[in-house]
Amino acid sequence: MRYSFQREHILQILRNSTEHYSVEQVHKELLKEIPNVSLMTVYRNLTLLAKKGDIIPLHINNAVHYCGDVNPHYHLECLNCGEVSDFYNSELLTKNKLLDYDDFSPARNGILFRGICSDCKEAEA
Amino acid sequence: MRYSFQREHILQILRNSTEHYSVEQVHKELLKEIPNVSLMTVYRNLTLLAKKGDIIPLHINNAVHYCGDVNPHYHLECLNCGEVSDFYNSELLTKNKLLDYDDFSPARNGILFRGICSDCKEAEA
DNA sequence: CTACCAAGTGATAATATTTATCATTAAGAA
DNA sequence: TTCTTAATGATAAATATTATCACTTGGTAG
Repeated sequence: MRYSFQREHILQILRNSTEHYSVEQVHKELLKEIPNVSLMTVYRNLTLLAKKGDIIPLHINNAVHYCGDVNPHYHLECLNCGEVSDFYNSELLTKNKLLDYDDFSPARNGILFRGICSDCKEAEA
Repeated sequence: MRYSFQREHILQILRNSTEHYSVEQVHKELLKEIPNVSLMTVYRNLTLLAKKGDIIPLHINNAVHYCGDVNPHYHLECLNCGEVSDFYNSELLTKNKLLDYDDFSPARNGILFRGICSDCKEAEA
């Protein structure tokens, strides 16, 4: 894989944010730094970076979002407001091996919890 | 909500299978029982049934798949072969409340594990 | 039993997301 | 500097989903 100015910027955008941008959103951010950059280039590089393991793809409501943090953690998706947030829990991380009983090995960041986030629970109460 | 012949059949298709059909696949199955049934009707009813809680939507690679089993369980998605399977594990189910420490309440069937399934692990070994 | 109303359907079109193609550009090694 | 090939950007196509609306049908009120 060859160096690419565009790819480098895409990676930095995801690393410098705690958001989980969609492809369109990454493109929008990238346009601020590289005018005229193609949406195709964003798709291509996000796919490549995900394959390399530099970013984590999240399939949210029929659109891929990407996480720039590859440290061990999981994801929470709120079914009410749609927010996706990072979830660090060492207790769960160690108990992760529960799954090996069933001979299934979850990917390092491959667990997604779908439910109701704290903000939405407060709003309802 | 009013009774609908089409909706009833859609629900039965999902209940009578352990597969996690895509919308197209449900439509294909439904056509065997109701010729000329519209794909739109399948979309509409799957969305309705999911909202009612009678089926569980799974977002796999930018397409929704549905699970007809609403008993407490989770899902495993193989990143290698694409298979999605049900995962029953009472130990994990009870430890589920781990998440409440972070004020996030996962939905009853809202945990998805992405990783490598046993079949694919064997094939590699 | 019949008439009526609203939910549901199916045909069609529109939108959204992603992938494919290919001529041109540019990374980086010879 | 030249050459090879990865990467880009413009465009078109494919895939998945949603919107619209005239028509049909479930089911209730008269």
